[in-house]
Amino acid sequence: MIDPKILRESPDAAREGIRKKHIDCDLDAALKTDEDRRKLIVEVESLRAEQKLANVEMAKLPKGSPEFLDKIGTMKSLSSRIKEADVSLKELEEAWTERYLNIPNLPHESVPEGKSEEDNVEYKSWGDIPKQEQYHIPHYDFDWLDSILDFKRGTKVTGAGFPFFVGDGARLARSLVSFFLDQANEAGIQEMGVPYFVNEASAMATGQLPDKEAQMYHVVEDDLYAIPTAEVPLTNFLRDEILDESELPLYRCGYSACFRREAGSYGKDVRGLNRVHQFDKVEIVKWVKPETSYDELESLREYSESLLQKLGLPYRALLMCGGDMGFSQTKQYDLEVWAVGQQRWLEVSSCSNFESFQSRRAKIRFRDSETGKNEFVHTLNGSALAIPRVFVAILENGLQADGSVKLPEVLVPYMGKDRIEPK
RNA sequence: GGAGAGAUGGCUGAGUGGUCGAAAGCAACGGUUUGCUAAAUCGUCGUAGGGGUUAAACUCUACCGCGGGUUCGAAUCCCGCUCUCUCCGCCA
Repeated sequence: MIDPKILRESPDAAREGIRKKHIDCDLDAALKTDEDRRKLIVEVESLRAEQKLANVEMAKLPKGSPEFLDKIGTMKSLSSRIKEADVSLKELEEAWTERYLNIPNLPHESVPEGKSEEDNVEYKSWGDIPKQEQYHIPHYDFDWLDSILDFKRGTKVTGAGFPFFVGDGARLARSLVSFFLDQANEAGIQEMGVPYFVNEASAMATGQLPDKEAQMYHVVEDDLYAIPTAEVPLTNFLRDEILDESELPLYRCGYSACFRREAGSYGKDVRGLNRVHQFDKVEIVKWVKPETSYDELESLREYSESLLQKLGLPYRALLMCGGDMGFSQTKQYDLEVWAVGQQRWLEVSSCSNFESFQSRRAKIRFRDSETGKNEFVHTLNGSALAIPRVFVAILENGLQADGSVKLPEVLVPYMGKDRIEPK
């Protein structure tokens, strides 16, 4: 949620931001509701003040005295007036909340204009794109794929998009998780194990609800949501808490399985491991002081990039345009790795600044020593990294003439060998 | 899953219908005083949302786990829920 005061005081800037994000939302209706709401608050509160004052007087009167009984009569009508006003206020508050939850976060000035992914700006690229004459075999066409990934049985056991990782495949996935966590540890980012299910309040705080409800698996019986990313439990770890200024900046990372319904996806996007319903990911979350959050975003991106560099995978960093970034983000970089076999870029990381959009919903604050007031922290998060697509890039880019896959140097200690042989 | 007990401010803990936003103690912060690693003493000491102001001052309202209800009036009475603790059951 955006600071309602900012919307009230500079609606034009907000309008401009919403336009840049190409999101349909009625700001004027929200502002009107806000105005009505505040008017009614004043009314209700002054009625209550009157009631309170009368109560003090009544407390002094002897019970059952004529004055007392008389007072009860007048107070009764006041009481019912308050109740009526309360009901309309409640309705207004609900409308207000709904309207305000549907206002996106405003993009930072450095965010490029644009409607769709075609307008994203290539911010940086690294590594050599392998030449055309190499073997262009998409991983899903490897003839020995079944020995490391079993899609068929995954479909039998659960459904499409829930593959089994087998043997070297399972070990490679686990090696990547370990490698990413070890790297984070070395960088001084504390590791967390997180719950895989969260309640409604948590899903609301990080913005999955009400916006992306259809993307989450929902356990109806217990009203819990399977996490689509470790960001959700991690960010909610400090929900409703006031932090000490000296704790900031605070960095945490967590490995988790991520569950996504991916309703509406089809075609090339979902072939092989490109898009699955359950995947592993290591996620980093930062809680920082507002004035540092954009520098923190750059260092977060650089950290995630360093992982791809160590793996020797060619990638590019995209600065997302207004229309293609998320609802809650103010600025976002995506990292895409080049998959030679498919001749396409695969997104493996997304690093974002949310400013106070999440912390306002989640009520995560710190006491500012300068103002002496509680201020909202800025939150950021970034994948470091998502496993399956890195897995894909390693397979496709590492494919050798003899059909084996040469593994990145840094993974050799984890895998106990330097290549995966066809079986 | 069953039975019982409980949930009050940073903490401990009073408060069973009316000046209770809430006693008292501890902790914290500021001052004074004495001065050997501290004591005494005075004061301050929750959060949020309105109104107001250039900004303050000032002022109003809400909040005693959460949501309803009763009442002129609820921390206090009633109902539902959540969580914690103890016992029983089950279980990796």
